[in-house]
Amino acid sequence: MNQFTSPAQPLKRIAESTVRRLSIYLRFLEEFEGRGRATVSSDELARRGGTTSAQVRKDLSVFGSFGKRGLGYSVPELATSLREILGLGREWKVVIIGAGKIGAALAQYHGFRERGFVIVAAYDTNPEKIGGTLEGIAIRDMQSFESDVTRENPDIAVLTIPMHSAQEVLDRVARAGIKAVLNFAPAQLHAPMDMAVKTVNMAMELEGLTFALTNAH
Amino acid sequence: MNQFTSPAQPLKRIAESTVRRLSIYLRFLEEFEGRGRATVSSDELARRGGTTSAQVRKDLSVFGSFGKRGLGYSVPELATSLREILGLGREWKVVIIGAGKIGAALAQYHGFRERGFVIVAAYDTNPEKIGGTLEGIAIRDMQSFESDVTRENPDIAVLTIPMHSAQEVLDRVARAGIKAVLNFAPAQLHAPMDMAVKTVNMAMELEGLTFALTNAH
DNA sequence: ACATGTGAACTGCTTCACAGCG
DNA sequence: CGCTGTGAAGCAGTTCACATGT
Repeated sequence: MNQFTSPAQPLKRIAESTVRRLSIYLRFLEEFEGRGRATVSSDELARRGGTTSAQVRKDLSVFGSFGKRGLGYSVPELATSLREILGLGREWKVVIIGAGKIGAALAQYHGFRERGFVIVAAYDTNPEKIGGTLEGIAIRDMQSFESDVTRENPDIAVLTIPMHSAQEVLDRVARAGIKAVLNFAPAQLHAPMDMAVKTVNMAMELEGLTFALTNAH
Repeated sequence: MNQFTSPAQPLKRIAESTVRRLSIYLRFLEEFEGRGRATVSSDELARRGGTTSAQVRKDLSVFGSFGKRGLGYSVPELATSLREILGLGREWKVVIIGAGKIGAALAQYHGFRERGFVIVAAYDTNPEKIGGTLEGIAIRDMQSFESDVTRENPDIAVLTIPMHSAQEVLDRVARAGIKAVLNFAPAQLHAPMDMAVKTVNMAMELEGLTFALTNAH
């Protein structure tokens, strides 16, 4: 069995924790690739990723058999397989909604383009911002959002807007047919089931820290 | 039993997912507080937070009994209890390490000060940035980090630095005695067990989205 | 009657342990 | 012999269901 025998689409639902670890493994594999390293064992990947070798093997086994017994995994082959599994084999069009400071920080983030994410436009409702640029990306009027989406078919919307308008904008994004959202507004959003929404909530992360500080002994 | 009978410190280890949900409940309670609402049921909190009423009650039960049977929870009392549990009853001193775009976005984020987080300083190694300000906060030389920490005793360090230096800086933060870190570098960090580290990794979140887009049918 | 608090049942992720194969 | 791949066991978090208190 090799990497080409992995099922066309996974049969079971994959745990979010599994996908997160695949991302981590891929990052290490790319580091190893850069150094010309040929093979790697599940144990090495585990130690770098803060998990166990059994976990690494279980994670990969969901998608196929990628290793050689007694040897480990081919670094370039496993990296290629993981990129394919994670959907990184193609370009993804991204729109940023909200041309504030966080939007600007994201727009200039190099890791984006390196991984095939192309920011096609930014949107705002503030007339003073519309027509300007955000780190070289045109800021468009939110009013033209629906017609732009119909024409350009972006894959992912990044929401860097205030909390109070987040649900309303998410509904617009959903109606426009975009199926994936990365949300930076500190709001609990309700989306249709066929949509993928990831929320990055700094307030919540900070409260995780203060809880830990408060309850440590 | 009321909120004052909660154990001085939780006996079992609390699941991270529980703490995250407490944050969510608190956000809704504050919304209700603003509207002068007196009581709320576990079922209402559950629907807003995308969970179940049993989950809400289990989450709270770890810390004590806060509700009245047949009535629900007092909004202000439960909010106060949750703030206390999450460690939001006091001021926390924060330092930002890395005076780039993400650092700037965080420095101007209002949600910080509103919740008792005070940014006392920013640090960088770039001579052109040192001595300047980041959204009104002084940018200091990273060389003075250790002596500053000894003098000012900040509680939390926010890392907005490139991936390659992240582990090295985390080690310095750990040695300086800071026990909580919010990390924005896309790196898997290894920290001492008595430290709380939360990593916000955008690349990983995006890959979660492209995985979902790729494996949807 | 209504909604909480909680042991018991369940579900699903993780760890174990070893057979299988290079 | 070494390391993968994987059923089985273990464990943790969620859901159920109902006794309990107002």
